[in-house]
Amino acid sequence: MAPHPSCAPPVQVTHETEQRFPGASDDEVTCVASTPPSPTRVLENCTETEGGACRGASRKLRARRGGRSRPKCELALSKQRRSRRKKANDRERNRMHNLNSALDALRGVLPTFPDDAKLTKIETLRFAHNYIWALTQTLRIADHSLYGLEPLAPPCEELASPDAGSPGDWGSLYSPVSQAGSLSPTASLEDRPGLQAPVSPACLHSGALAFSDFL
DNA sequence: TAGGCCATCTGGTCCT
DNA sequence: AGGACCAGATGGCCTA
Repeated sequence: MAPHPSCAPPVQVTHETEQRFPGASDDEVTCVASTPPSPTRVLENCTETEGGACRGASRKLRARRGGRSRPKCELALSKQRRSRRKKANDRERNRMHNLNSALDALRGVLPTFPDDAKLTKIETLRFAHNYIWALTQTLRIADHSLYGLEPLAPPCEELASPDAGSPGDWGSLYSPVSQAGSLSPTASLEDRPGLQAPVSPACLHSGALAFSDFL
C-alpha cells in the first residue's frame, strides 16, 4: 500500500538544511555557504561582504578546497541527505512492521471466532486489555472461592460507577480504563458477532455466564 | 461519497 | 553522529 513513488512528496531539503546547521560539519557549512539564496542562518549571517569569523572560515575552507564554486559539493550533500532520509525511512518502516508483527501475535492469542474479520489495531489493544483484566479477575475469584472467602463480586447486572477505582474493582463490567470514554469496548466491539466485551468475572463465577460467553 | 483504517514519509526530539 | 521513538501529513483502499 505504499504510495506511488511518483506521488510521494518530494524530499524537502531546505527545511532539514535549516535544522541541521547548528551541528553542521565542516563539509556541510562549506556546501551550504555556496548554496544559492535560501533562508538559512549561514546565508543570513555570513555573506561575502560581512562577518569576520565567517569570512575567516570561508577563506580557510576556500583555500583548502581550492575554489569557490562547488556544485559537486551541493550534489554530494543532497545525496547524503537523501541517503540519510532513505535509511531513516527504512528503519521506520521496519519498526512499524515489527510493531504490526507484535500486534498480530497479540491477535493470535485473543479469543475470536475464525470467521471474524481481523481486529483493527485499536480493537486489538482494547480487547486485549479487557481480556487480561477479566482473566485476572477470574483468577481472583477462583482464589477466593478456593479459600472460602466472601465473594467480592456484586450481582451481574450491577454496574460500577464510571469512575470505579482500582483495577480490582469487580463492579465494573469492563476494566476501568476501557470504561473511560472512547475506550469502552462496547463502542467498537459490540457490533462484532462473537466478539463481545469482557463479561463480569462475577458472572463467570456465579455461573450466570459460561466462559464461552466471554468470547 | 464520506469516513475509517492503514502504510509510508517526514521532521523533531531524546538517548546512547 | 546515528538510531529509536513519536506525531503529523498524505494518499490509497474499503465499506456503508
